[in-house]
Amino acid sequence: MPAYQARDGWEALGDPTRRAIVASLAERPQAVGELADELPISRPAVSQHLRVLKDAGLVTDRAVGTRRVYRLSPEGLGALRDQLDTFWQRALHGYQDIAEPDVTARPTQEQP
Amino acid sequence: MPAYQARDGWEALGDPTRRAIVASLAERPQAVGELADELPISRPAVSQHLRVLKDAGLVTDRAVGTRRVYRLSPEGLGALRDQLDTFWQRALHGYQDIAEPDVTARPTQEQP
DNA sequence: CACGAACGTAAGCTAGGGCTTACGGAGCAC
DNA sequence: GTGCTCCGTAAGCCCTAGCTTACGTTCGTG
Repeated sequence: MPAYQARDGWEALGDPTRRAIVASLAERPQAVGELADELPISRPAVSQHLRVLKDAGLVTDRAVGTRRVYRLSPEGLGALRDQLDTFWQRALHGYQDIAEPDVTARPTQEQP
Repeated sequence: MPAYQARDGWEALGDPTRRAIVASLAERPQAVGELADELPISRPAVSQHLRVLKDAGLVTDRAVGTRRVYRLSPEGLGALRDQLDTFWQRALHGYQDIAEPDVTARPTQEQP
């Protein structure tokens, strides 16, 4: 058994390096070595990040000769997007009944 | 200066406790003590999480007497949603889902 | 005024995530 | 076969995020 595993997509995207990997894979599918070349970390580190992303269902891999090409998974990303969209909709329309007129984000301050 | 601060929304949502807070705030705006009551952590811990969420622009706070009511920020959540949507669209339409002859540029060598 | 409720912040401890180096296996070319 | 490339995994180190406890502040109520 490896050290750990199986986190959800949110924890996977919580790491900035993994977000950089996702952003890079959004451009085009890439192999591990290619990703490592444009990142300030070693290739094994990239491999470990890709494992987390794969466990989270955000990427899929595909063997091409000795290389292993990773790409984004529309299903995984779409699931997160929908979840975030739910929160967004709730924040936008859901609060009306309890709150007051101006709902659209107002920083700190108050005076009754 | 505090210990640290100012992380983006992705890192803020990376923590499961903070996601629980966001999910709870999606139901209704709540004060710190209310959130702490339904979470397995202390009130100061909730306060620290709320600070991170606030710095990330995901929540806004509002003083009501001695209490401090937090609510979700549609703008912050919408920004993350849009960013995630971009990745999703790229993954969906950007490069062919199946049946791709040569998508992976040409790094060193190739042989199908 | 005093007292309590509600909160933010400082200090400190601990567990775990991210990184590196080292190793072993699979695939292709010769 | 040998050799090289590309990759995943194991072992280990170290730093930081998250937690608790303790304290100071603000606001409301009597």
